[in-house]
Amino acid sequence: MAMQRVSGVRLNEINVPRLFLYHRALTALRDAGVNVVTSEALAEFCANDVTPTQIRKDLSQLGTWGRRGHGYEVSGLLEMLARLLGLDQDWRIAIVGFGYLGHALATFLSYREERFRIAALFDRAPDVVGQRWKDLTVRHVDDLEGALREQGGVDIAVLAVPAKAAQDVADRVVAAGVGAILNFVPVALHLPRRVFARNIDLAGELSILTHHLTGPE
Amino acid sequence: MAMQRVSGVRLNEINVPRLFLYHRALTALRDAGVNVVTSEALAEFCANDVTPTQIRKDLSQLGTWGRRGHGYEVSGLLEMLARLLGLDQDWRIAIVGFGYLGHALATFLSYREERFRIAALFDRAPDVVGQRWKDLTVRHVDDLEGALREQGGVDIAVLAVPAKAAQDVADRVVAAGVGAILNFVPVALHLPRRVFARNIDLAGELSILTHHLTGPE
DNA sequence: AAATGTGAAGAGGTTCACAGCG
DNA sequence: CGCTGTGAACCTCTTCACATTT
Repeated sequence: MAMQRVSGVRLNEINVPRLFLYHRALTALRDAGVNVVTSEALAEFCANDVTPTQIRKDLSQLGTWGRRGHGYEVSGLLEMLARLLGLDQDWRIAIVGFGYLGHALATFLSYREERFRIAALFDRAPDVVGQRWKDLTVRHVDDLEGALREQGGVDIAVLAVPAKAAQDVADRVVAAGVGAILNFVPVALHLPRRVFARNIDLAGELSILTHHLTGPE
Repeated sequence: MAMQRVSGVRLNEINVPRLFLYHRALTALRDAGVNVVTSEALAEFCANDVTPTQIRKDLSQLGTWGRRGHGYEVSGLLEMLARLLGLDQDWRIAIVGFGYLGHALATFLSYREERFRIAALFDRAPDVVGQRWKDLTVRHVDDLEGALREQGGVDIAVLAVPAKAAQDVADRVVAAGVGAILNFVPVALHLPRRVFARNIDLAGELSILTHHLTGPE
């Protein structure tokens, strides 16, 4: 009988991205009509240097989801990972800074129907505030607290504002009760411990590439 | 006498992002008129959980750049890091997929003057091809090889196209001689070993946040 | 027979504690 | 004395090899 664990698993943190890879691969496999998959086949499908052993190790930390001599049932594993990653529920997202990047993220996230709901848009520029996007209107950043309160708050804030505005905006979304931040601004945000943040540093990513291109000289 | 190493340092890979953080912090310090900085002060400035010990360890791998009892000379360290990361030279970048995301990246990169030159733009949509952006014209993806050849090629390709087009585009930029790829498309690209790639997975990043928000249940 | 689950070994990166130098 | 540079201990994640189960 399968051991259905997965309650409050405090994962190794570092392999959460990998679990998401598995989730994506399994989704594709399910849509292709595959019912059972081995760790070897799944690793092949994930490509990016994932090994069968690693998959088994990762999954075994979450309980017993495979059948020896057989493989993993796609649907059950998928459901478990979705619950673990929080992808089985809707999340309300506010995008602060509705320039090209903010716009791109809004479009991208609403396009890929993945339970991420754009719930509020903010900017500071006069010609952007008031703009409509789908059924939303871009509000002024100065109204952030009020606008969020009057519509029930959001779970996640995406920051795509100029560097000098970032800490102020961060403080305010935190005060408004946001639980997590996806930060595209290349500054080190000071946040209370309870707020979880991921930083995406585009210039940093490029410089990793240029470092490699520079090569061994 | 300072040991001026830094030739073909094959770094630990994993700490390249951290070296870039140092570079950014040192740039800010230099602009603020600071000449000398200790590992402790630099760590404070970098925030993000960087420790003084880690900074010293990282830097010592690159030679002797500090003075005991004194600290590190900002300008010398900055110059060394810039050279190491390849930030002391210009890089030509092609953006493939000129939707909101491609547009955002072009704007972002050209705005922050960091030696990244947008050298070519590609798309497939009829209403985007032919569009002008600064002194560039968006070319059709089908002309990719020719367009790149006729203007000397590029060093880095940024992929911001639909998932199903990604592998094809990747194959073609590689054939056109690109040395590195910044990939925003959530697919596992198959690339020759000589091409270095970084993947930025926006949905993946968000799911890390939602995992944390789901918390210990 | 086939493929998972896992203790043990290994590798890699971080932290410690202090020696070394200016 | 102050701060860097660094071997050693430590810790965490990965890989191996094989016992285990269907």
